[in-house]
Amino acid sequence: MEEKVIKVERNKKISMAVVRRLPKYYRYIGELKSKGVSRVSSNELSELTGFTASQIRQDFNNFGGFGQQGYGYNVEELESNFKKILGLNKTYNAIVIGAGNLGQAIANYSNFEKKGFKITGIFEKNPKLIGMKIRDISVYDIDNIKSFIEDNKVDIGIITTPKESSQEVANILIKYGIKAIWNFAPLDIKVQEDVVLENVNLSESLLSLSFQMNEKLNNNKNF
Amino acid sequence: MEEKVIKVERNKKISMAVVRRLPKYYRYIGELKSKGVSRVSSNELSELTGFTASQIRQDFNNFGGFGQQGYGYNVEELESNFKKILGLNKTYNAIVIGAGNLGQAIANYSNFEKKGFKITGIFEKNPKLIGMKIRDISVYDIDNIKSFIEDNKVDIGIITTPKESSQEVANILIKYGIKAIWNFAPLDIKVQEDVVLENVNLSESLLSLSFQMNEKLNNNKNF
DNA sequence: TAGATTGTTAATCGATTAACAATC
DNA sequence: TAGATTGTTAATCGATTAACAATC
Repeated sequence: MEEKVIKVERNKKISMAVVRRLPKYYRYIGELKSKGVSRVSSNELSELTGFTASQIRQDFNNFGGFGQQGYGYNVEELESNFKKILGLNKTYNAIVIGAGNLGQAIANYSNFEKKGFKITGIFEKNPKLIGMKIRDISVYDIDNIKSFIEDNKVDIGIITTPKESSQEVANILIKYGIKAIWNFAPLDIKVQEDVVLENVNLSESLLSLSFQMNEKLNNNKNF
Repeated sequence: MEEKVIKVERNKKISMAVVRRLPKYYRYIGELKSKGVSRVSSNELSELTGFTASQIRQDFNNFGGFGQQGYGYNVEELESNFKKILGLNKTYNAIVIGAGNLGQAIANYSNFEKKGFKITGIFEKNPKLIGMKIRDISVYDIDNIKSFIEDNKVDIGIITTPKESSQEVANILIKYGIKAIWNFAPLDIKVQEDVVLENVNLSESLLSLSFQMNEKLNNNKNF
């Protein structure tokens, strides 16, 4: 009942600036909870996260106020609200496409499973890798991807192929109905409107690190 | 001589919004160059990158105008300018701390080396991994990190340890003079002002993907 | 020269911060 | 009740977009 109210209130679009902060809120709230802290103010959260208290209150109020004047926020309540907001009250099945080093690293990283993201298969073109197992996850022939997606619920496609084949892989995933893509190929994949795409471009991250190093050097030279 | 002019002009702080776009410019310019395209307009770059032509011209002019009215931008010239801006006219030595799956994946990824980032060593606590080789890169005992940094020029520390030890590792790196950290531990590392820090938080990336999936679902439900 | 396209200023838009009434 | 802290409106700041003179 109350749930419905929240959903109705929530028709405003959440800006990407806010979206990028949400996981961090969830992380710090989780830490507080596991420390047994029961209440927290926007000021205390500000110290933890580095965001201003004002911004935190603004952000939270995008999802309906879950604080209390004079008291702050109840940590347990915050935690369960953010869990729902981030969609972590469900589980998701994911497949990895590309069984190279990065694909293997992701499949091996058990923390995702703890959060509810289960990797159910890895798909690969290279016959040397097909048949391998990573933890208990099998590496299948990429040619079997269609039937796998048809026979199993797959929510998320994780692309760790070389950039040459990544767009093609994305097209296949989308064609068979996958609505969310986590892309690690260093390339801008094109997807239709109703597909959610999250890019992790390690190359771009490294280059921006490089830029910032040099920027710092140049600035110091001038003084 | 002209170089000096550019440096003098460049005292204005470049906002992170711009910094995040720079690697993408460099990538698309590189693609144009390798296709043999010799000139490009801000409008054409807009179609490639998805940024507006106006924004592109604004961004470029942070670094001094390298275009020509009525003509556009010379691709070769753009490429060499961005190479310098991103600090890619030098090479960098990097070490990886943490020889787990992610650390191995990064050490294995030869594309970084092609851009001038050479990984010269991997450091690890787990004795089972010490002594291993990834490509030609040795996995050393973490206890040797001090002498390694003292004996070798190390520009970048890449942290792929579990989050429990990542801050401690960062402190050590900084103590021995490393000025740039590429952090993959899912945690907010604290560094002093003069150290450049670039975070890649895969967990946060996955949670924001999850949020966006659910947001889409909720919005559709309401109509 | 005429046409094209930059560099740059001005206008707009959106996100962050400040302020404070509401209220626990 | 008095003190604390939210939720929310208003002010500010910064980033993006529009417009156009400069000029190749």
